[in-house]
This record gives sequence, structure tokens and C-alpha cells, in this order.
Amino acid sequence: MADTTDILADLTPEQIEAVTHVDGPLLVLAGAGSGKTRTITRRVAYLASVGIAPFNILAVTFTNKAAGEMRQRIGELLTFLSSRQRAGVTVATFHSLCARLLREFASFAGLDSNFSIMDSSDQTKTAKLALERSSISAELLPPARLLSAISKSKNRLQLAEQFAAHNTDFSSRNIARAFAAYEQIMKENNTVDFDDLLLRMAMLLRDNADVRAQLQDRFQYILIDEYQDTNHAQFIICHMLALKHHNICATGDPDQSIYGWRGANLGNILDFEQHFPNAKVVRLEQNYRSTKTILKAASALIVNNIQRKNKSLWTDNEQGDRIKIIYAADEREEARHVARQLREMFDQHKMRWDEMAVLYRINSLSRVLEDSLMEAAIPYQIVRGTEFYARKEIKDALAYLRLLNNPSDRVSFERIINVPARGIGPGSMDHIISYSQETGINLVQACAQAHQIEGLTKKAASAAKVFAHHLETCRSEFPHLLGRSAAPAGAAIWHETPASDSLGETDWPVPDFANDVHEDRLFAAHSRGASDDAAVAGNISADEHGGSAGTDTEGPPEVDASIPPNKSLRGMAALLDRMLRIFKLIDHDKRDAEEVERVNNLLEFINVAAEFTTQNPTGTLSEYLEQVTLVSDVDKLKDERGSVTLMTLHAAKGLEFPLVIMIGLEEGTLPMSRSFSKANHDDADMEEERRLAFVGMTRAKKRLILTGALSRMTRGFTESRTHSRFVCELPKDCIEMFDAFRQVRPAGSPGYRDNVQYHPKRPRGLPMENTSASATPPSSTGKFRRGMLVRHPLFGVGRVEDYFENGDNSRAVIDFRKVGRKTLVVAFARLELLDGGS
DNA sequence: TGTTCCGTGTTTTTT
DNA sequence: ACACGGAACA
Repeated sequence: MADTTDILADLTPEQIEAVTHVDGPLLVLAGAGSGKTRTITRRVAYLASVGIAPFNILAVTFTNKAAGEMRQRIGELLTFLSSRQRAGVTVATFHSLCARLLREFASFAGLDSNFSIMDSSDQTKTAKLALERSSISAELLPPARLLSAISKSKNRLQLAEQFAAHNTDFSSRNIARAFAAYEQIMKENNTVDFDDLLLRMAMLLRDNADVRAQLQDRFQYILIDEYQDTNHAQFIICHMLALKHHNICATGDPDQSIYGWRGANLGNILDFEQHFPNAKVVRLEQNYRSTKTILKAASALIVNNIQRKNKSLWTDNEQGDRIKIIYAADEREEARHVARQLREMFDQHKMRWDEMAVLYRINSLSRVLEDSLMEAAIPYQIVRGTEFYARKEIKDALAYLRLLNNPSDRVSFERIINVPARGIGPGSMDHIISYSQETGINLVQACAQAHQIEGLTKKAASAAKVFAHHLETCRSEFPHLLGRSAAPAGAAIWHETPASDSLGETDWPVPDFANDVHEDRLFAAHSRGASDDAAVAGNISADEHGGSAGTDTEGPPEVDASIPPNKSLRGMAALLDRMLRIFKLIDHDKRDAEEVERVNNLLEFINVAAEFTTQNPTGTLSEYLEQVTLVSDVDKLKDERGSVTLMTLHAAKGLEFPLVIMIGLEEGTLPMSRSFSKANHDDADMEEERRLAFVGMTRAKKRLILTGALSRMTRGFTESRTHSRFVCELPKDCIEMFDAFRQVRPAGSPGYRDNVQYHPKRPRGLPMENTSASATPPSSTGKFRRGMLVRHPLFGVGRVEDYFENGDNSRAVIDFRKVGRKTLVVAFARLELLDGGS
């Protein structure tokens, strides 16, 4: 037994209680800034110090970045172990853990171990194709709605069949059909989506007793972070894994649950003690992060939520400054105030740029901000996941890698078969795909056999052969990067599983843990389903492809093998580099600015790959693709010295900054309201919005600034705004109000910084009574306001739902009793005012 | 087959 | 205001 002095150093009694609780379920209700991460890492170290094998410890975090940091911190604590033993601790996100395990147990899950993981744009494409195949117009069922329905269903562990069984109305029947087609396409492509990772793992654990037993014994001590954001599938995974040893430690904070919209179930954490009987509960309520003022304000905000466990955060930290609240006339001015505040912190308070963050509800708010930060010469970085990987050239390069890894990946195939242009148009492409489907060989093999495909022009056929041959060249040069199963280019075909395939078949009741189902009964139920599945799984692992070379040997097409591999690159970077050269994705001849930008991006991509190889010397292509696909926004947040961080409130979870500025504190933006028609926006939705604001505020250590604009341009329309109700919920003695709105500036004057003085208004400054929807917002210059009753000569009586002030082009959205909602240009519509609608 | 232009929808939040 | 997809044109 190792010395635990270090491990328990500087911990509070409550934290020690959590850290030293070894066996049995444990719930740590950790308030914002209460040292949760620290408690978890120490706990892992403690477990190891009392002799638990690192190999038996599993820690699940919310983001890859959090996982990386935790791995690092645990490593630093486990000095009493060898580095090899240290590496034994599994630290992963749910998604990456599931991906890894599903590859390991692929045959039992009815998968090929080199399956691809679709990103969201792939999902949209697949959804569209599924709708097409089911002859459902995208108008009747928008792809986004289909995807959201599929996602919700999968979170409940229901596939197309169960969905159809549970939903019989007209719209749902369409969804069910498209859902089935979507699943079929994914099967053909040997692909899974994000939800599948969780769903398939949950089902595998549920239905396969052998796999379950094996994993239960591997992960004897489980720690789940951010438990308030787990969904049903994740709950099942936790539950199944912990069923035998009961050693599950969940940490989280119900007040920070902000992912309800994507299926997170707050009940998981609220009912933890019912789900895991005899659970010990530890509350961490001392906050080490924020000033008294910030904490008091955040607490005052969150108590307005009805559905919550009462909890009182306290801190020994200093009182700190009041929270600045600044409302500007419009979003441009708001952005300039933000820049000004940041500059002031840097110049006068000697704060570093990387100690400051600007948070917003929706990504689109960052645009104006960027302009003003650039103008003010303030360095910034935007944490936006899609930015790098959504670029065309990166997506293309990625698609090449995906296809190399998984030659059945149709989405990738379609993306790049003619990029760069090689004379294979949509028509030729369809022929190749059909041929592949008819003969059951994969897409790359089909290309290799292009001369046998009817309807292909000679030119297209030989281009296809060259394409396949190039892929084969890459494969043969990097055998060690392509896992065993990907070996012969294209041996990987989705094996049609027998009809008795358990996925989606077993009608296994979702366990009602709240009723405290006896564990043995649960267990027995699973075992039954599992044995069937195990039998099936055994069959489908047989490989029908002998693994003979997929490429055509007769008359290998002219291959441009003159490009030598870049010898200085290793591993993934070398493969990527070779690939880019062979397929001419880097065109050095073009010299225009855009091309330079693209080449730079691709070189950056090679750097990413090189970094992967450095960290995973034996990493395979499939592992690499997985990492790239599963990265989230925050994962790419670099510790860039000297730049202000811009990100969404969601992305800010778990982070902290000395200065936080939250922008867009307006009704409709924060809290966000989806549409005019959604009347009962109260309740659950509103409470989640409030939690989001709470998360944002509690990111701040020293200073907090809240801003808003009283008119904002959205989609080309100027909309007038009112103060956020959340601002009104803050105690008056915690805030100071700055009303920049009334400052008059000469239009276009260059030095607004010199002209504009802030005038702290009376601390009562917040116009409490002026913020409800019925009050006249100071910026509402038009004569129409929400709620007014009007009469139109043609449409009759209606109520104003919204009003966009835009000069002669001002529009009103009016809900007419007889003809429904219409948007009218006020200047032309002869509207008669009936009353003020107060 | 490839490129350009126009019209339309689009903005919540993400693994 | 912007990006994407379809249609028309080269």
C-alpha cells in the first residue's frame, strides 16, 4: 500500500470522504467550482494506492480534452507506479470508449471492426438519401427532423422497428420508413453514427452475457463525470458495467445540466440513490473559484428554478467587484464595448489575454465580435469544432482516409470519387455504386473491376481503375497502419446479419430502476437475450472474403509513382502526405491566395496526424479516424498564450477564466426562444436556459460582465430586443448598470473610445419594471409592438407577434384570426390599430 | 462534364 | 447576410 499523504493533501473533509470511499456506489454532488475534477483525479490515485489494479479503473469524462487532462493529472499522482501500470487506467469519453470496445467486440455487435463513424454532415447526407429511397419528400419530412427523431429514438434504445411499433400516427410512419432506410444505408456502408456508438454498446452489454461479464470484470471501479448530462443509453451502459461490482462513482451538478435537448436525462442524477441502492452521497458546496459577489449573483439566479435540489454554495474568497451590466444600442456597439472592456483589463489591470473569455448562446453572435476585436487589435481564438474539420479540403482528405480504411464507405466515396475531377461524373458514379451493390463487392473493388461495369465510358472506367490502384498503392505502403481487418483493400464488406440478429429484435423492457428491480432478475433477463445473441454473433464473424487482392492485375493503369514518399514524416503523417501527393490534392501549380490557404490547411492537417503518431506510435488509421471524428470544440482549445477565448456557453462547461464576458443577454437570445409559436416556453426549457446562464456566470473567477444589445440584426432584419429576465433576477447589490445606449456619437466618428464615457447609473439602475414583454423597450421606435391588436382591410383582425424595425422596409409578423400568420411590410399594409395590447 | 449564377432556407446549443 | 443546391450554360 502506497503512501496516501500526497493524495489527500489540501483536501476538505468532504473531498476526503469522496476520495477514500472505495467500494459501493458513490454520488458526488459537486457544485460549480467545488474542486470536482481534483476530487476525481485524487480518487483514482487513491484507489490505485490501496492496491486496485489501474487496469480495473475506468474514468469517463465529457470531452476528450477533459480526458486528456485527467490522464495527465492522474499520471502525475501515480508516481508510485511504473509508467506502464499508470497507462493502465482507462480514461475516455463515452463515445470514444464505446468506439474502442465496439471495435474490440465488433463481431458480437454485428459490426465490422473497421466501421466508420459519420460526422454530422455525413448524417445529413445519409438522411437525405434515406428519404429519397423511401420516396418521402424532404418537404414533408425535413432531414433535420428525421435525424432528431432517429437520435431521440436511439437514445431510448429503440431502432426503426421498435419506433414503428411505438409510433403509429401518419408522420411517425414516414419517419419509421426513412429510419429503416437510414439504418440499411449505414449497414451497406459499414458505418455508424454518434448515437449508434452508445446504443450498440448498451445493447451489447444488455444482450450478451459473455461480453458483459468480461467488461464488468475489467472495469471494476467506474467513475463517471458530468453525470447530469448522461442520456438513457449512457445510463444503461453505466448500469450494466456496474451491475456486478457496484463500484460506480458519479459526479455532477444538476444545476449544470445543459444538454436536455439532446436527450440528457436529469433523472439519472436525481434518482441515483434509487438506481444504485445503498449509495453514499457526498456534497461539495464550497466554491474555490469565484468571488463572493459572482457566487451570490449566480445563486440568486438559479434559485428561480423550481425543479432542482436545493443546494447552497459558499466561498471564502474575496468579495470582488460588482458585475458590470452593459446594454448597447445595437450588436455592433455591444461588440465594441466588449473590445473596450477587454482592452481595459489588459492595459489597466494587467490581465493576460488568455485569462479572458467571451461567451455567447449561439455561434452566430461571434461574427460581429470578431470584427470589433480585429479592429481593436485584440488577439482571439474561436472555439468552434466545425471550423477546421468542416473545410472542404480537410473533409476531402479525411474522406480519402476513410475510404482507405473502410472501402464500403459510400458517403466518403461519393465525396471524392471525382475530387479532383477525374472524369467520373454522377452517372458513372451511380453505375459503380449499383455494380457494387449488385455483386456485393465493395466500392473500391468495384472501381478496380470498372471494365466489367456496363454503361461506363472507357474513359471513366480507366479513371476508376487508376483510382482503385492508387488506393491499393497507399494500402500496400502502409500495412502497419491498416488494422488486420482492413488488410486486403476492400475485404471489408458489411456482412449481412441473419434475420435473427438481435439488434432491434429483442424486445427487452427498459429497466425501471426507480422501482428497484432486483438485480438478479435484471441479470437473468439479460442473460436470456444474450445467449441467443452470442450464437448469432458467432456465425456472422465468418469472413466470406478470402482476402485476395482486390485490384486488377491485368494491365495496371499508369500510376504516377514518381512522387516519392516524404521520408521525414512518420506514421499517419506519412500516409496522409503520400495520399495527398498521389491523388494530387495538393496542387503546387496553382498560386492564388485561396489555394495557398488550402495547402496551408492541409499541411496543418499533416501536423495533426504527426501529433497523433507521436502520441500513439502504434496507432492505426482506424484509431486515428476515430479520434478525429470524435473531437469536440473544447478539445481543440489550445492553451494559446495571449489570446482571448470566444465560445458558446455549452462549450465553456468545465472551464474557468479570471474574466468572463457574456454577451447577448436579451429575451430571445438568452433565454433563447425558438419560435413565436412556442407559447409555453416556460418550465423545462426556460429552466435549462437559466442553468446555461448559471454555467456561464460560474465560469468567472474575478470579474464578470454581462452585455446585451437593444436591437440586433438577424437574418438581415433588425429586431428590437429587451433585457434578459435573467439579468433582472440578479440581486441589485451585486451589479452595476451601465447604460451605454443613450450615448450619442457622431456617426462614423473614429475614436469612439475617447468619446464614450460610461456612466454608472444608480445601482437600482436595472430597469426592473421595464423589462417585461409588455413594457416599451427604449429602442422600440416603430409604432407596432408585440401583442397589439390590428385590423387589415383584407385579412381582418390579428395580433402582432413580432415587429422588425427596418426603415421603410419595416415588417410586422401578424397572426390573423382567419388566415393565420403573415409577414407584412408595414408601409404598404394598411393596418388599423385596435388597441395597445398591453 | 464542369462551372457559374441565382434562389432559397437558414441559426440553438454538440458527441 | 451567407451558404448551399439546383439549373442553365460553356
